[in-house]
Amino acid sequence: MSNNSNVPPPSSNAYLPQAVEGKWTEYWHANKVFDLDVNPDKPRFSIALPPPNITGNLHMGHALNGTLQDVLIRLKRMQGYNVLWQPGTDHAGISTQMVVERKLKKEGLNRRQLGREKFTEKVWEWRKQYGDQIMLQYRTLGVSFGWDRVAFTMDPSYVKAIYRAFVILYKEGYIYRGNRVTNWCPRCLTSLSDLEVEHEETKGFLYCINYPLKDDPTKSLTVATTRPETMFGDVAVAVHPDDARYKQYVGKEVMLPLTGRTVPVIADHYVEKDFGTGALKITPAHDANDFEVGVRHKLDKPVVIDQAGKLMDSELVPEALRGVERFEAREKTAEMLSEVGLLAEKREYNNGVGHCERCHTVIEPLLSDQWYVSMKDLAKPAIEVVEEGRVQFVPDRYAATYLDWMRNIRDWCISRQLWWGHRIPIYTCTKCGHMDAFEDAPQHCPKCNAPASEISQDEDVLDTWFSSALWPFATLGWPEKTTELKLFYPTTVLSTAREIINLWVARMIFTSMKFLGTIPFKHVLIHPVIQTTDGKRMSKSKGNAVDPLDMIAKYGADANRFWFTSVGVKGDQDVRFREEKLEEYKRFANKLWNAGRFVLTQLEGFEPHGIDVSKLTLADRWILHRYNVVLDKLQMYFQDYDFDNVARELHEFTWSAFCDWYLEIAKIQLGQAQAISETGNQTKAVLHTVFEGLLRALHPIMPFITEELWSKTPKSQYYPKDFLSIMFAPYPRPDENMIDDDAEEKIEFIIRVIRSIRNIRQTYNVPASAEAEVMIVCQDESEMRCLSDGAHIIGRMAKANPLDISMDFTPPSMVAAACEAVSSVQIYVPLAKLIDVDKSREKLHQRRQTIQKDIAKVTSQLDRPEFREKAPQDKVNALENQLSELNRQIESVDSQLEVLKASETA
RNA sequence: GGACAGUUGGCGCAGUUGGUAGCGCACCACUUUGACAUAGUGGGGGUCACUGGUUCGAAUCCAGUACUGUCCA
Repeated sequence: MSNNSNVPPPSSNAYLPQAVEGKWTEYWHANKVFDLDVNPDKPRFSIALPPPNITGNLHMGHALNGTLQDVLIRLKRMQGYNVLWQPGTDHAGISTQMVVERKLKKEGLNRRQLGREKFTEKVWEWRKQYGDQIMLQYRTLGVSFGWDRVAFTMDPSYVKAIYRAFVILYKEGYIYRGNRVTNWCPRCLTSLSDLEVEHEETKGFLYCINYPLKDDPTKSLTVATTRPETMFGDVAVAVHPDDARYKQYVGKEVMLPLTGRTVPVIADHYVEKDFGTGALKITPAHDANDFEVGVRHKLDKPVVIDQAGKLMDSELVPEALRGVERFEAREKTAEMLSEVGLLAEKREYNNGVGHCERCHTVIEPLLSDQWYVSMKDLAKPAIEVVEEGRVQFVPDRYAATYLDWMRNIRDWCISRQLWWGHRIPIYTCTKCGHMDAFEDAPQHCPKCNAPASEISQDEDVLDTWFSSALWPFATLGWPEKTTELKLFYPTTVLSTAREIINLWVARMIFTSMKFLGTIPFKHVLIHPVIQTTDGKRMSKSKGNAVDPLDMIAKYGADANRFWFTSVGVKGDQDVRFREEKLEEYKRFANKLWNAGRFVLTQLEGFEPHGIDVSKLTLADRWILHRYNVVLDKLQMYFQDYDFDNVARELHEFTWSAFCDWYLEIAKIQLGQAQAISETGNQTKAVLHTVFEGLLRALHPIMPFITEELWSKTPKSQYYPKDFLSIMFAPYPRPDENMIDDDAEEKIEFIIRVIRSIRNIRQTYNVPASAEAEVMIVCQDESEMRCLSDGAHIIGRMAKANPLDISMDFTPPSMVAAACEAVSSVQIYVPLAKLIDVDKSREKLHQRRQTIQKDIAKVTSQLDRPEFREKAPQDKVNALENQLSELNRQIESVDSQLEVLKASETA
């Protein structure tokens, strides 16, 4: 917007965010202000947005995280950095496939009927229609992404990066085929990595089952299990080697109830003696720990539950149970055991059960062939960079979470039995059996030269996290050596939620170390989780999730952003959502808006010019001081990613210092303008400096309202006429020449005096509109000078008129007067008949009591000899000063009580 | 089971190196004064979860207990 001071100030006296925010969103996008403008000479700052899922809608976590990143990006942009904020979305294998399958089901179709090719076409259609929805929703939040760079994990260039990464890992032997127990979701019909499984305390039973000894069926071993239906896949009963109860049975055989198959009794340290009966059934195909035991003892691993979670049509399974769903089979098995008298006990038992993160189905640990990434060597450099502090977590305690997981890392199962995603680039020649990984589908077998028609590709797709792991560099064009990669990599900050430290952050670090030989980001911000008002986790399925879009519509994006900033990164790990907070920040926006209306009215026709320091009033000096102190603090807080303090500082300065005090004082100074035009002009210059600067300081947090107000604020000659937006204006920097402790001390003293007078007025019900006579008696000359300098402020802001400030103590003897003491200053407000003697006495006694309480506290400390001996001198002095101040106050109170007495008897 | 957090007025929180406890909301009272009633002014309200220790002095440091939450297994 051009600098046009003819534009009238905003006229509405209530701030209505909707219109303003809509207007600027449109303006920003129409003017493409967010597009990347690369200038290699400037310092660089870059962030990769954690890609939201294409099936997702903007939720509180996205909005919080987006805001924090946008605050940083806007700040750095204003500070003159070359900034890149890389946005984009993630194809989300399981979720997206689920969404489309659900849609097909409504049409009476399923994916198998369609076939792989047709199905993926359908998913692409869906993605085109809905996949960018979340990006559009982000716009309402006002985030300043590089909107021309929105990436997707299935873009051709991205796919290239994935296949390059896969082939490198494969050729170097990191990727291998494994047959072992993985987490299987019988609903999604795919394997899952450990991190995609949520453990939940679940009610169930512990079944104790007798397994008769083969040699002597009258005796039996009792095993304890939560899953009797898996017993048909048992291959052993294990006991602890040191367990005296069972030592004699090791090496013998027991018979499986219901089928009569015999299995050995083995000894293994894995067994916990104290758990259940101390004897454990071993089912290698359906339990990851049992699988390990099975490997150690070279046991068979029969599968008895199929991929759909039904007992298999197998001779190992009793006929009555074949094809029965696993939970039903559990009950039936228990019944059947009971019938044959082999169910020793069934008691209630709660244990942690794994659920599918996506569909919440109970996970079936299942033996299957999957692709794995060998993690040990890859983890090593990723551990080092965090240990050495090259990658830092904020708050830093999360480094421990990361390191703990990384040091105990297990191999990563990367194959998923899905159709939507990056199909695993492993090709096998059906002619000669040659198998290898290729970035592009081979046209013929490199070994036997068989044509492409003889070459088949692996059916499975890669874990979505495999592609997300490459996000910070694949979006910048890797494996090509692009300018962006050169300029903006490693990125500066990654901001995310703690729940994906292992799932995502860890993987980005090791892939970056592996493929680029460098870290992907310097800092990892872990922001809090937004919970419901009563501290529960928000979830769509529970229906307790708050939609940030509703909140934005209701309170404005700026208010939402201010709240998000205020809950920041530090502080509690979780934040409860409270609508009152949004209400509060909406009011803050309104406050700023109205302050703006006032300031802009005053600045009509004002030509910005420098401030003549020699002509500043005390109040001018004070607000400039405060303003620069705040700017200084902001620098420090931003440096530490201390968002909550940034918000608090700006809020307090704006509301208390600027609006409550300076604007009121400025009215006085402007009122004098007729008489002393210089003061008026200087006041306008100060108003302009502070207000215009404050808008820029607030802009990263509240981009809309600041843009609106700034567009109407007169601007200095340094802004060209076609200057597009406040977002390109420099972020204000503290000017240490403006630091003025003297002004701070004096104004604060004046404020205390004003508050005292107001207190008296209200206590005695002096009508707000009435002037009241005030006498201030000073004992200290400098204090008197200070108050005299501020007399016009005191007079106006405390409606003190006439106001007498002197060092002559002439107690208003026959006149009833209210009294207050500030420092060595005594304040009298003669009120004549307004005084309610009883009320005054009561109040004075009350006040006397509190002062005396304080005196007792301070005295008790001062009276301890150890305190004087051991405490530092300045602390002793401070306390002694406090005591004399308190004594002065109590004298004042006492003298006032005397006056009361006198007036009563008079 | 392991690890990490938190516990401060009715509610939500701040309190950086230990030195007489602060803020917002809510509450009470007064005020529609020419930026703002989405406001202003004044006021009431807390033995800082508990126990013990270090110290002249602890919301703050240490140990333990209780409760709440998160992550990992």
